[in-house]
Amino acid sequence: MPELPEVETVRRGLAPTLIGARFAKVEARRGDLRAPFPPRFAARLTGRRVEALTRRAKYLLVALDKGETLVIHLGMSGSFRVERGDVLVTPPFHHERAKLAAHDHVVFDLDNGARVIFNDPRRFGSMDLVQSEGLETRPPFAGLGVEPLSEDFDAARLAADFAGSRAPLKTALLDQTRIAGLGNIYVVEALFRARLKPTRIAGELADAKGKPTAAARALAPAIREVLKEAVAAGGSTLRDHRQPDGELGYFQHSFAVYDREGAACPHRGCKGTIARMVQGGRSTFYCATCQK
DNA sequence: CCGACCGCCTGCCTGC
DNA sequence: TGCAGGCAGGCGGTCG
Repeated sequence: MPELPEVETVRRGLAPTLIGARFAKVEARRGDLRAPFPPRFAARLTGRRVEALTRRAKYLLVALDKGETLVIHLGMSGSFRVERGDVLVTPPFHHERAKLAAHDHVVFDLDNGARVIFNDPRRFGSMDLVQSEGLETRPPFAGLGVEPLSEDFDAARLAADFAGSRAPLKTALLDQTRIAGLGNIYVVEALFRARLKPTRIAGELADAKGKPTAAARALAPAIREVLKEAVAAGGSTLRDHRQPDGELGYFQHSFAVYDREGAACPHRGCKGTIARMVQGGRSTFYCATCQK
């Protein structure tokens, strides 16, 4: 499920199948997801070869020959699975295959014999086919914030980006124009690790001169660590399932506070209990005792 | 400009 | 057992 680590996991899982392959046949089983597919979507993809598969924020970028890029967003419930010949490669948690297939919206048949299927029950995902050139200067990429796992991201950058903001930290961290790729879960987890209250004012990460405060110096590495560990966990799950019954787009990961209302705070020595509150309509989990 | 809120969809879990 | 209601990892548009 798709925040940065999950999208990265999907990217790594699909790369060996997709890169270098050609779309022999593409079938869009409906005209839209969250937004309509572009005109002649399937026809324009047919015959194209995949040159690269990258990620920006929560978007997958499938670079094709002839200068176009397939831009994919998984939304809330989008996932991919791969089938090869007679062997079904199906996530183990999907027991009812017929039910699952009801939401198979786009099917890519590759010239290497693999079939890549995009499934998205809620249809909050999106697919677009755009010119590769200048991609980053156009929506939705123009204005996206820093990649938190890149070298450009550190406490100084975080402080500079948040300076002057009156928004709560939780809200600011979800803003993709500031930091790209965080979603509700990893924001909540990173704030817990940094022992920062989600309601703290984002601007407090910078001092009067715009330099990082202690809070910024705690939060920046916490964000990176949470994401790195999640990517590593996704990767290991994929390794376990490299063979025919592999899975893509899902991995098991345990969270310290997300969805753990009422549990004991896992911070050593803290006697607190995990609480839940709503910020901007979304659940925030935190320890009121040790997050300040 | 900024931040809060709403809608988009379906599935699943809870409580009555 | 059925059903209503609440909730879910996303984003973009509108409104104040």
